[in-house]
Formats: sequence, C-alpha cells, structure tokens
Amino acid sequence: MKRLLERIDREILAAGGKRSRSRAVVIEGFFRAREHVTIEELTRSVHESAPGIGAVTVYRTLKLLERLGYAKELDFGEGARRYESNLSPHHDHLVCRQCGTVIEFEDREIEDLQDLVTRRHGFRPTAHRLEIYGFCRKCASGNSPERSR
Amino acid sequence: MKRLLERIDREILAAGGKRSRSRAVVIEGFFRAREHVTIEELTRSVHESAPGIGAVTVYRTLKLLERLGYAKELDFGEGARRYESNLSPHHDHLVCRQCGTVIEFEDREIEDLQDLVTRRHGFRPTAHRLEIYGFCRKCASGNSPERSR
DNA sequence: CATGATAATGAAATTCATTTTCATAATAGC
DNA sequence: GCTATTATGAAAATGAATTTCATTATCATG
Repeated sequence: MKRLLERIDREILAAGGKRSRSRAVVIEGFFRAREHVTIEELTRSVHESAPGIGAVTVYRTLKLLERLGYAKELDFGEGARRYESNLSPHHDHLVCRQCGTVIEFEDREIEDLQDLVTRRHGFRPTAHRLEIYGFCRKCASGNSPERSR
Repeated sequence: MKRLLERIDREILAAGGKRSRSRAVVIEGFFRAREHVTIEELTRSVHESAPGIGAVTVYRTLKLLERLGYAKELDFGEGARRYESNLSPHHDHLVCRQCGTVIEFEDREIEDLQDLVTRRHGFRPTAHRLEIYGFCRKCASGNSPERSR
C-alpha cells in the first residue's frame, strides 16, 4: 500500500501536480474501501478521519486516479457512479438486482469472441463493458431478500 | 405501423390507461425515429409536427413503452439516455468513440457463455448489457474523424 | 528561509437530465 | 351530458457531477 501511494505521488509530481494532504487521504481511503464504491460512500468514510475534506475533492481525486489508470468508473444504472481500483486484471460484473451484491468474473473466451465480433465489423476495439444482472443464489431462492448495500 | 400503434393502444386501455393525442404522436414518432434516440432528439422531431407537446410527455411516454416492453433504455455513458425499439430480437452494441456510429450485433456464442458464467456463480440471469467501444473503420483510419450525431 | 508562481482546496453556485407537483384539460364509461 | 379518472404541460424540485472563485498549500528558486 505504501509503495503504491508513493508511486502515485511520484506520477502526480511528474505530471506537474503537487502533493496534498487531502488528496493523500482520499487516495488511501479509496484503496482501503470496498470495491465498487460510490463517491458518497467514500466521502463518508473519509470524513470519519478527516471531516474537513469536501466531496468535490473526492470527485476530483477519483477523476485523477482514473486519468492515471489506477481507477475505473463503473455504472450499474443506479444513478450514481461507482469506482473500482484498476490494479487487478480486467474483469466484468455480475450484479444482483435484489441485494446489490457484485461478483467479478473474467472469461477469456467471451473476451476473445468480443474481439472477433468487433473486428468483423471493421472496428478497432478500445474497451467494453459487460454487466450481467440477475438474482444471486440467496435472493433467487426467494427466502431472504437481503439488501446489503 | 398502424397495427402496432393500435396494439399498443389496446394494451394501454387494458391496463387502465386512456387514449391521448400527444402520446400517440410521441409513440409514432419514436418508431419512426432513428434507432438509439435521445429524449431531446425525439422531442425536437415531435415538435416539428406538434410543437405543443412537452418534453415531460416524451419522458413519460417512453417510460410507458418500456414498461409495456416496446422500448429499451440504453446508456452509452453520454450523460443522456437513449431509447431503442424493442421489436427486433436481442442484440448488443458496438459504439464508435469518434463519430458515434452504433452498430448492433448478435452473437449466440457470447450469449451462451454469459449464461454459463452466470449460472456457474449461482446467479439466475435476467438481463445483461454489453457495449463494445472502439473506432469504426472510417475513424480508425485516422483520416476523416467525422461526428455524425 | 523568503518569495513568487502555480496547483489544490472547499464552499457555493451552476449545469443538466430526469422526476415531481399541481392545476387544467381530455377521455372513458355510464 | 356527468363524473371519475387519467393525461398534459409548465414550473418547480431533485440529485449527481462540474465549475467558479477566493483562499491556502506546495514547489522551485534565489
């Protein structure tokens, strides 16, 4: 974690940015937070240790992390964006409609087929988003429709 | 087209709704419009023949069509939603980052694999969204970076 | 270390798509 | 035609995200 934060710090400097306490807190908070966090959730969690930090700074910091390639914007159609760290390899998401649980999965075969389809249409692919919505085992069984998020 | 509009009309009545001139205009406009239309685009096009119709009615009518299963909401991350008619069979989208061209495709194999993955994680799938972003042939060749939308 | 240049901050204001509210108008069923 | 109910459109409200701006912090120097 420390190494990571230092590396990001160096990249920001190299890009003409400056160090800042608030931003450091947000960045560390982001990597400690649960995956698929909203700005609002992250702001609240950051406020526990540093109540002075404005939500705007959280917005800005996540945009910055995205530009640097450390974060990825997600949109599960909930109205507010979510962000996930971009340290682990590419994956897609399985979202439970009932309890909100998100499972990450990776399927080489699907990826390859996507690439094929894309090229077949003369496109040069740059990114894709695949989200599958449904009901997780617990919620599908109809008994305990929990709401975890 | 006429048959379709009548059918929708009957369904609305059956669901306790009433006929309305404005709504009929919006519905017909929607099915005549280009695929993947935004509310704003559709409102503008509807205004050409019926300037009195408010954007709110367009919003409401598309929500209604969605509930009845005749329209599908899309989100290509542009800020505003798009809607497409849900008459043709399921398909996914290939979106050009440069000119905005959208190509629809369908790949049985990808669908099947998605289903497999989903069930492997104990989920009961209900829907999915797959969008592939990239550059279309024209834009990828770097020469004519058009902006069609 | 003082200083000037520049970047970062946070609060408030703004934007923009969408939704809600509400008074009025239209429609269906009797 | 009457009456109950639904639909409409304008305006207001909402809510996430962005911009503005005056202030503060940080950096690179001399």
